[in-house]
Amino acid sequence: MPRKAPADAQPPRPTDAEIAILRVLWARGPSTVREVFETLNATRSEPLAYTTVLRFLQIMTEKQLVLREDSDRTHVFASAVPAESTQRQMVGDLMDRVFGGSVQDLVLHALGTRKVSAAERQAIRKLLNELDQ
Amino acid sequence: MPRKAPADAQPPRPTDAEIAILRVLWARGPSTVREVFETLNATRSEPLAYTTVLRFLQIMTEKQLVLREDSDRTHVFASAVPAESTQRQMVGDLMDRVFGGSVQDLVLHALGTRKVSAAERQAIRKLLNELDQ
DNA sequence: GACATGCTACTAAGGACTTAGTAGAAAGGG
DNA sequence: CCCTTTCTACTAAGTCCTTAGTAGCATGTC
Repeated sequence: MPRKAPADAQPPRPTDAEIAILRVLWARGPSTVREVFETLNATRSEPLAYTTVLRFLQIMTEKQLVLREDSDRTHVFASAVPAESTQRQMVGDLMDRVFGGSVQDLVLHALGTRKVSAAERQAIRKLLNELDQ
Repeated sequence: MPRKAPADAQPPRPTDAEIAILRVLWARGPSTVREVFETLNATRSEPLAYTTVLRFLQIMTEKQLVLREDSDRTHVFASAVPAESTQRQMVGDLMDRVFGGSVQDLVLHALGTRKVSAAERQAIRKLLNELDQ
C-alpha cells in the first residue's frame, strides 16, 4: 500500500480532492484544518465534514504533498508542492493522455472551450512572441 | 453501483484507461478487441492482457462510451463519443479544477510546458486572430 | 474541578478502477 | 469428428479515493 511517497521520480498526479485542497493552500498560504474546511465549503454545494478535510490533509501529509507544523496543538498545513510545477505537471499529463503530447491541440481546444477576453488573447500573444526568440 | 450511464446531464470524465482506448478508436475507427489490444500495446512498456482490454471495452459499452456491433462472432467496437467534445470536456474539467476556470492560466502553462514549434505558434495565433472578431 | 468544546488520530464502509484469470461457446484444420 | 485456437462473459483480487464517524486528549470557562 504505497501511500508513503517513496522519493519517486514522478509523483502521481494529485487526486481531485487533493487539488481542491492545494488550491486553497496556494491561495491562503499556511492554514489550519478549520480554515481549509471553511474555505473549501464556501464554494461547494455539498459541504464536506470537518473530519473529512482533516483526513485529506493527513493523507496528503503522508504523501508529502503538504507539510505539517505541529508545534501548537492546532496544526498548520502548508503546500509542499509549488503551484507552478504542479499545474504544469497536470497540464502535461492531460496533454500526453488526451492529445498525444501535442501542445497545439491542447491549446486550440482550450481556446475553443470558453469565452476568451481580448486581454487574455493579448497575454497569450505576448508569450508567443517571447517564445519566438 | 451506477455504471449504467443513466442518461446523465454530464457524464463523468473518462478514466485513464478509457481515454487510452478511445484514442485508439478515434484513430483507427471501429475496431475489434484484438486490434485495440495490439494498437494499445504497441505503445506501452507493460503490455496489457487481451482479456483486460476486452473487459475495458465491455465496461465502456455499459457506460455507453462505445458502441458494439455484435452481429458477427467477433464484435466490433466504435467510439460512441466524438473526439472533439470529449477532449473539450476534459480540457474544461482540468481548467475548472486546476485553474479555477481561467483559460489564460491554462494556456500559459501549456505553452510553458513543452517545446512549441514556430508552426504551432502560428496556428495558435491564427485562432487568436479569428477570435478577435 | 467539572463540563463543554475543539482538536487530532484512527477505523471503516462503499465505490470505482485496473488488471488478469477461468469457463464455455464457436469455428476451423486435418 | 476431434483438437486447437479464438472469442466473449463473468468472477475476482487488489488498490486507491472519498467520505464520515468514533475515541481520546487538550483547553478553557464557570
